[in-house]
Amino acid sequence: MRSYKDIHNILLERIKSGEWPQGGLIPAEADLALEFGCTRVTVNRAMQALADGGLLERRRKAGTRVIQRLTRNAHFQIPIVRHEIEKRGGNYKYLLIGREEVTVPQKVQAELAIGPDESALHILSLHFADGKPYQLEDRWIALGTVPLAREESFDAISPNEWLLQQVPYTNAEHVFRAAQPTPEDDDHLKLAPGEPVFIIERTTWLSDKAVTHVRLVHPGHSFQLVTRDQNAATL
Amino acid sequence: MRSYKDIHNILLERIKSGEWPQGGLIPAEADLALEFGCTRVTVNRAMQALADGGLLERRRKAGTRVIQRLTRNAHFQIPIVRHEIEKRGGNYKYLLIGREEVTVPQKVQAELAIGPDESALHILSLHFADGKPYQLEDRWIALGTVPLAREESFDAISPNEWLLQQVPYTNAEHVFRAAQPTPEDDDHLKLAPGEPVFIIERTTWLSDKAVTHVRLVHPGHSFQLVTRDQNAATL
DNA sequence: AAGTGGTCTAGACCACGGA
DNA sequence: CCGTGGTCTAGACCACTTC
Repeated sequence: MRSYKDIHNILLERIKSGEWPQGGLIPAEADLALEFGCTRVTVNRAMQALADGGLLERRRKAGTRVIQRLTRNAHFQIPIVRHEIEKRGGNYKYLLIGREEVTVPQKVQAELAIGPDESALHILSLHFADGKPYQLEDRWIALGTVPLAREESFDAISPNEWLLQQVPYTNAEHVFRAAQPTPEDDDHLKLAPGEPVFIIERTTWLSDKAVTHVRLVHPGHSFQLVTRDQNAATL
Repeated sequence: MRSYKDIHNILLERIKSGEWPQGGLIPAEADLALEFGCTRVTVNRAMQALADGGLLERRRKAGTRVIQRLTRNAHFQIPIVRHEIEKRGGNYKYLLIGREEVTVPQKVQAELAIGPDESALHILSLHFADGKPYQLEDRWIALGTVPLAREESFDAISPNEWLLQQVPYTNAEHVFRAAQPTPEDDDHLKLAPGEPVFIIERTTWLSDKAVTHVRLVHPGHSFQLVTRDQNAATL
């Protein structure tokens, strides 16, 4: 018997081989159900999976088309710094530089979407790999959303790791860029002359409320992000 | 009546609110079906969607748990350079610098996984936004996989755009990093003194055969990658 | 109006894997 | 063993959208 995974793979093969070209219309569910000798529901499952994977576009009455691909996708999983370093056998160290509850500067107000009179927790910390500075973490936590953060000293655990464990989030925004370091970056990261930094800026939200905004600064020579993407889920 | 999307959202809410904590076991399908007054199949659909979205982990007999989140996810859609520039109203220009069929240097052999005697198409080109260099594209195309590329001059269309239209791929690998420019980068991109570059390296594959390897170099001051990620599909 | 996908139900059997 | 998730079928009705 044909399972919906079998059908998924057969359809995937037809797309990859070009038998069904990009942008082309493919047979209706009912026809494929006949071809494969199963119910329409089973074909539907397979096609929905392909649609979720971004390979098909489906519209009632209009039918199902192979997506015309216009972008390349890159999916990163950014681990907790400690895990990343320990996983490759490195020696991890964490250092808290500063922690204070303050009203937020205008630039951060915009990121967190909080008022000028509200305060937030500002935490500056440094992550080391084998004794060398690996990441500077400059973080703001919205206390209105995460009051629990007031109770945490962040002496022993980094804000990044603490937040990931304690606070769920619904969406996030990332910005990646290359830049010349600020004097402060340089001071903390002990950069070589002329060495650029790789910056990740991230804001996370829980429903409509901002949770945190962070600027993660890495020395350029010792950092890169790598991803391996499947064009379609294997199932 | 409760649809599986309704159920999906209810379950999602219980996860977000912390009613079902990270790592915790949640009720079995049959129990939830009873609670919501629908079939087990409908609950199954909802839970599978959450599992696909990476929010639940399911094992037979062991039951379903809320995922203990250990990474942040960032999903990028990297558009065709021309589209990117035109979309924000910029003036796009493409310039082919060089195109030759050669045996590949050892470094690229490793990336493409092809033999030392096989040849590939090496194409160097430059993309401009409003008259200023925006991206240097240094590309190798495996002619064994894409013989059609021999017929294309790449005078008028960039290899990036041509490949995306012509050649399907099954998986890709990306590396993002910040670096000091090479003299050649500097020469083509007309960089300011000390300005870093943002480099994207990408290799794509069609099943087991490498399609292409490319090094995309951007001036640091005018480039950043931005993403907005939903923690879970909205459905 | 009619074609196409979206989804539900009831019942059934299977597959995995923990106790 | 047996509880839990995985999946199928047959039939049905609905929802959207193009013709």
